[in-house]
Amino acid sequence: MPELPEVETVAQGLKPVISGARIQEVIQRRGDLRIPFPDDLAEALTDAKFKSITRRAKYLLFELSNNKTIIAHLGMSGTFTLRKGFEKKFRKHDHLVMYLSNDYSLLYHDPRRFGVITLSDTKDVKQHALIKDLGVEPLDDAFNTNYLKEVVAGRSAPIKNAIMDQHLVVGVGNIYAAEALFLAKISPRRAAKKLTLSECERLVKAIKRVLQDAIKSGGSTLRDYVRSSGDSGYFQHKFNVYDREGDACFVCKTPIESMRQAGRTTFFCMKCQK
DNA sequence: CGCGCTCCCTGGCCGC
DNA sequence: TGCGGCCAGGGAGCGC
Repeated sequence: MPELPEVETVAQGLKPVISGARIQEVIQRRGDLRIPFPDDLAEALTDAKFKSITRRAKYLLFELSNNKTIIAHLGMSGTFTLRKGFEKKFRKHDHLVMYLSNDYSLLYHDPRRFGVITLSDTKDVKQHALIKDLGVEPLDDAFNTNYLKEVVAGRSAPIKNAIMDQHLVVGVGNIYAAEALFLAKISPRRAAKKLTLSECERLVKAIKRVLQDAIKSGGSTLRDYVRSSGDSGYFQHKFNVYDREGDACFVCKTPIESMRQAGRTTFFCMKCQK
């Protein structure tokens, strides 16, 4: 479900409420997610305080006062929800519940269980198996025209696959990959290594723009995204191509097409994107 | 190493 | 209304 903007929005939404709060009680309901909860999860969290909440790629990092850090990933259907008071009525798929000293409950809910909640010593987070091989942050200056040109050099696979490869650049999922390629006027089919320098420049700018726009509007949302505050944040983003098969391109009126690439659906305008 | 396919799991939606 | 099939925003693992 969530790509970088949604994860960033969750981090920013949780931060003001949970920073400094102490975890009084942990209720673990089921821990068999993609990676099972650590055996000592409840023990490690209980009585710790939240020191900071940050994002790396699509991972949320909750730094705790006891030199541990929670590494969390929302997978496709995970959500963090805050409720006032100590929530006792749980929904199906509320897998982890934390009662906080400021009288809030923090719930992790994930129907498909593709998400991850795990622990690391804070000093080792950057070396953690889930973190260490991640590529550059797309909004950092390190993600620039020359970088993209270099990392796609040996790649004959389509450019769409390349920009979704988290080893090259992080945070770009299926929706924003399609949207960025549309803005850059580049066909998702193009072999990555065949992009010219100026096309790389357009694509870098487009990726930064679609991600920044989405963060600004609070993260785009589809069916099962819920904002961290708990109200079902439902401001549907207006996409240029994503999920618009058969609808007229906003630029040239040609019907948007879809195809399969590496097992994922790609939406594009065959006239605008070359 | 690069690449694409498959699978993990549940739920929503569509067509019958 | 019920049921089966298909699809979904991510990512690891496998074989080629």
